[in-house]
Amino acid sequence: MDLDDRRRQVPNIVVSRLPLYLRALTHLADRGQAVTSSLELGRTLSISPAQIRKDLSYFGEFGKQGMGYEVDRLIRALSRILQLDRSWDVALIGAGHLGTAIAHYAGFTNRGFRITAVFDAEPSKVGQRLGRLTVRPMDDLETWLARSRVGLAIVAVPASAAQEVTDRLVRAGIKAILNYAPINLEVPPEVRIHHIDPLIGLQAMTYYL
Amino acid sequence: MDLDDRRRQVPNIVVSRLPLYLRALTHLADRGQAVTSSLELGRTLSISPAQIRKDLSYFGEFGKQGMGYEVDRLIRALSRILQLDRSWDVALIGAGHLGTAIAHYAGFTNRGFRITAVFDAEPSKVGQRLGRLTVRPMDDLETWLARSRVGLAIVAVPASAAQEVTDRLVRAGIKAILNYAPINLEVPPEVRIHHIDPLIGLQAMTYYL
DNA sequence: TAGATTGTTAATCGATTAACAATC
DNA sequence: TAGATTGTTAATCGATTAACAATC
Repeated sequence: MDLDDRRRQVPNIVVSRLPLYLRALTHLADRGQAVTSSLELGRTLSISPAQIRKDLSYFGEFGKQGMGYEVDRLIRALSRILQLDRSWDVALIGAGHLGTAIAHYAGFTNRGFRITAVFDAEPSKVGQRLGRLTVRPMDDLETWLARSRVGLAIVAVPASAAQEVTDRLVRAGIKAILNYAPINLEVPPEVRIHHIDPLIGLQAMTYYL
Repeated sequence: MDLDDRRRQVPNIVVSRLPLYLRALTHLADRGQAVTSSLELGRTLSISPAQIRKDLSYFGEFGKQGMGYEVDRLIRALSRILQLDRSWDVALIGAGHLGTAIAHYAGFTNRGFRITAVFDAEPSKVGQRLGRLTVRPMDDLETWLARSRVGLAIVAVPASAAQEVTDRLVRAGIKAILNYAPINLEVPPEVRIHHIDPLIGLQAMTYYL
């Protein structure tokens, strides 16, 4: 079994927890803590210690019996596993209020995601500055993507335009999309898509109120 | 078994899918479609038809054999189940780029979530207009919440301030929080919390690239 | 060494799916 | 009636947890 086979075998839900572990570990490192345990991590994340150990065991052995995990070492290991030990160029589509907030969000840059271009269909928006960037016309999307190293895109356009924008991104070879538009986008199976819809979260909470 | 018992029994994961069904149904209704089936809904949402039928069966019978589901009727039923057949007042904490984008987001208002106050700790922000609203000082938070009908809050402050803000909201009686700060907030078990962190989504996708 | 905590196996738990009788 | 699709049961699948030997 080679690395790719092992990779394919890891359940999706396990992969989706790794960023949570990474965030908690980074938080510990910021506070100057050098060592942690599955018990401690589990408590801060409301995840059972057994599950954390099991999740990590898909990728190797990162701890020491009786000692726990070196925070820095585990951060490096998880970063490598998630391919975060490199920088990712990201294209942002949409320069409205939401796009503006995303463009200014420092959290991306600090963690290896660099927004390298912003596009908008609105002529009045084109040419405006957004932090370090200048808004480009949507017509330039394909040409620009072909010349860039961008592998991910963030969709922050109105729901009515989101599917068309997505189709263009997919045709241009984008393989991962973070979607802020409140609709279910259709993409081919090889394209990863992650939805961010605040309404979905709110609506699930009101059930319990 | 009374209604409350039945309510408690429904798995969390089932509840979390109901807003997705609602969104897909609303989309169908907007396009003028009157009837749908678990097969059609499943295809648009990438969920098996059996699962949709099973999920709905926790709450009653909403379809007709051989016919499917009346879109409007199912929308009304799900809205009632999720308590969306009323309006919810929401407090927004944080008037930075993200808070501004949230305050302007029409999607909330259209779906029964009304942001009725915005708070910020920054004196330069206080008094500024944000759409229909005026930014209030953080000092007024408790007094204002006590007088309002607000049941939910949106946290859009920097990570460093998020736990303190959350503690104040919880003490003031808020029972559901939508958190945009990129940290794991601790809340008592009776308080619902939903996290929105774009980085988590991006980081799970890079694994597969 | 004694104590602690990992990595891993086996058991348990819960969620998903297949299948089909009921029925529109 | 024939065809279609629901609601529901039972079977399957997969994820979580308990337990413990290994070992730092």
